[in-house]
Amino acid sequence: MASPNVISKEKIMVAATKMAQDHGYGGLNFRELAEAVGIKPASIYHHFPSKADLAAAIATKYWKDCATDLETISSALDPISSLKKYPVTFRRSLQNENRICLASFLAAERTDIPEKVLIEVYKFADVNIAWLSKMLKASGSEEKTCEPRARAIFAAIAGAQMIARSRADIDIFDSIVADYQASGFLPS
Amino acid sequence: MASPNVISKEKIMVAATKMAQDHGYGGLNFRELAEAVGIKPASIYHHFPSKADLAAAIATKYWKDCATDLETISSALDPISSLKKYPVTFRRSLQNENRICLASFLAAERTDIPEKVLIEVYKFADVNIAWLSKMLKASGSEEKTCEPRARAIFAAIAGAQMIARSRADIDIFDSIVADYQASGFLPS
DNA sequence: ACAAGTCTACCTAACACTTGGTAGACTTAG
DNA sequence: CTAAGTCTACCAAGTGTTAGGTAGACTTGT
Repeated sequence: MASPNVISKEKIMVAATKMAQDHGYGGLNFRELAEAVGIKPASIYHHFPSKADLAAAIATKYWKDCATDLETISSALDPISSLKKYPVTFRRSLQNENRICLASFLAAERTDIPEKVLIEVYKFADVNIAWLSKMLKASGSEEKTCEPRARAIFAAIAGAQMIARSRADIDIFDSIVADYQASGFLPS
Repeated sequence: MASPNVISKEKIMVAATKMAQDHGYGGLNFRELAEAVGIKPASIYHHFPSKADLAAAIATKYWKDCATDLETISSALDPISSLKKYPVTFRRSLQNENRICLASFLAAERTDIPEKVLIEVYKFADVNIAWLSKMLKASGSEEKTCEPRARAIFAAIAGAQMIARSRADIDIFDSIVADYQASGFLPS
C-alpha cells in the first residue's frame, strides 16, 4: 500500500485555519484555499468529504493545540504567573496577520455553521475556561467564584482581541489588557 | 411631486438591521430581506443603490440610535448610575432573538466589508467609548485613565455579549457582568 | 376641468459571477 | 498492477445587480 501523503492534508488544514480565522466559515472557500495550497479545488475532496468536515477537523485541531499550549504554560509556571501569561495566547493570533480565534467567529456565525463545527468550537471555550478555573483555584480563589471568574476573563480577553482586530491595532489589545490588570480584574 | 413612501424604506432598514445582527454583512442577502419586507429583491434598489449603501445606511442609523439611548441614560441619571446601567444596552440585543451588536460582526468581517460600512461601524465604538469616558471623568476618575478604561469596559461588555450569544444564553451575559462588578472592574 | 407629463413603487426576467460539490480520467510511486 | 492523489470538466444553486416595463398617484399647462 502506498504511504498516504499527509503533506497536502496538513497544508490544507493550515491554510484553512488561517482563512477561517480571517474570514470565518462563510468566507472559507475552496478555490482560494486550493490556490493557497497549490492544488485544484476538487482535490480537496480527496482529503475531506465536505466543507463542514474540513471545518470541523480544523476546529478540533484548534482546541487541541490550545489545550497543549495552556498545559505547557501551567506546567512550567506557578498559577499566578500562568494567569499573567494567559493573554499572550490570544495576542499571538493578532500578531499573526491580525487574525482572531475561531471562537469569536462562532459568536458571529453561530446560526450559519454546521452543528459538527459548532460543537468543536465550543470545546475551545471549554478548554480555556476549565484551565482558567483551575489556575484560579490553585492560586487560592474561593472555589465557588472560580468558574464564573474564568468565564469573565475569557470573555474579557476575547473582547479585547476583537476590538483590537477591528482596528487592526495590536497596541489596543495590550492597552486593554493593561487596564484589566490595573483595575485588579486580572493579576498583574 | 408624489410624496415618497417612507414605510418600505424603513421596513427594509429594520429587517436588514436584524439580519445583519444575526448573520453579518455576508449573510445579509436581498432575497431573504425582500421576502421579510414583502417585496421583490430588485425593488430594494429603488430605495438603496447597492448592498454596501444599504449596509452603510443601517450602520449609520445604528450608532445614531445608540448615541440617543446613551444620552437618554446620562441625562436622567448621575454618572455612576449611568455606568451601572450601561450593560443594559448590550443586553437588549441578546434579548432580541440572540442578536449581537454590529461592531462585533465588524471584527469578524472587517476584511470583507466595504469601506463605507466599516467607517460607520467604527463610529458605534467611538460613540460608546466617548460616552463611557465622559461618565468616568464625571464620576471622578483621573483624566488620564478615562479613555483607556472606557475602551476596556467596551471590550469587556462586547466580549460578554459575544460569549453569551455563542451559547444562546443570556444568563451567561448577566453572570459575566456580575463578575465584572464583583471584581470592582465595573461599578456596582 | 382635464389631458399630458412626471414621479413613486414595484414588478418580471435576465445578467455575470461565485459557491460547494460530483464524475471520471490521468499520473505516479511502491 | 494497484491505489493514492490529482486533474479536467462539469453542475445546480445562490449571489448582487441591471434592464425594461407597469399601475397608479401626483403635478402642471391650457
